[in-house]
Amino acid sequence: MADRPAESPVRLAAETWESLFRAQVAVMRRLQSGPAFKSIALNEYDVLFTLSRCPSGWLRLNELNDHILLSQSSLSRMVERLEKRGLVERMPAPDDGRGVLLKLTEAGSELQKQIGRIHVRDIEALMTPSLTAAEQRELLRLTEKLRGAVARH
Amino acid sequence: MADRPAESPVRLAAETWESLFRAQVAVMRRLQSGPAFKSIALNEYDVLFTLSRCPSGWLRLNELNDHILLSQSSLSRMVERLEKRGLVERMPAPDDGRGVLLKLTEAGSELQKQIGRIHVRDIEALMTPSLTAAEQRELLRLTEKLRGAVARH
DNA sequence: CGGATATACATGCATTTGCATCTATCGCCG
DNA sequence: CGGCGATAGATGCAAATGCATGTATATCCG
Repeated sequence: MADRPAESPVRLAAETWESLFRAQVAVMRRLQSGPAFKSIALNEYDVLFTLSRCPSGWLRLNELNDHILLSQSSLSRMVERLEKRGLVERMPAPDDGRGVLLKLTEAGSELQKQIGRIHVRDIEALMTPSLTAAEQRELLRLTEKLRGAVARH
Repeated sequence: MADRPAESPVRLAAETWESLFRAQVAVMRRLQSGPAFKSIALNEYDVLFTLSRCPSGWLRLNELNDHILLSQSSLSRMVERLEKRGLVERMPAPDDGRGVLLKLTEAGSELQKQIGRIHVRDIEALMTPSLTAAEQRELLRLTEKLRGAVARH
């Protein structure tokens, strides 16, 4: 793309992060503007999606919060709204009196699947023409590694 | 990381995007919580940063909007706030009566550099232990390619 | 040229967000 | 056991956000 001379670790790290960030912004913009997200915001879908992937069906609010880029209070209120819309169900955690467990309702699961199908196709339409399968696998590997390392304090 | 069987292109694309997205969230969380972003939000810093990288010094509002994950109206107001704080300067575009040009003020440039120094060190502290230099270069290449392909309609 | 359509940015308004703080429960340690 | 700091989540409130729309300018096309 550009001629890039030997760089300091600091500069390389900064450029890598910036590129990752901008790529995320570019893709996100496209996805958000698609028809899939008229009835529900992407953040909200993300909650439904995360819940759908949860083996037990139930997820703690604070665990959910780790996945979502929202403050604790904002997530609390967002879940409140989703509950009002009948998409998720709350229940006090049995083993922790402070905690709240979340689960998709039938309607929430339905909506997640419906949006999910479109969403996944939108993603594929963006990724496949942009990167080869091998490149995607490598990008997947690198971002998993990065996330793992960053998450692990 | 996990055993991953041969996957359909759709599934691969979806997993790659999800991983990219979650990695971005994980890194972003860490960066936002750092001490560098007490005086200014990350989005706001991003504006200052983008302006600082602009060769002519002046940038159109709509071009800026392409880089930032914000609606047009929100950006408009954010710039208004930055102007009130004395960090950026506005000027009507000479060649387009509808447009507005933006530039960092001296104070804005100062602040950008000051935050930037800390920010860049924070980034390095996250990236370098997570990925080798070669991996970072590859991640940089892949995200640039992705962004390029997505941006180009 | 002139009217129609598109683009750039601003603004009113309802919704969403985050910070600070509050309440309740948990876990630890004397 | 009992007190105390830590953690989970809720809430008041000011600020930020996005949608719809408004205004002005630009561009296209007959």
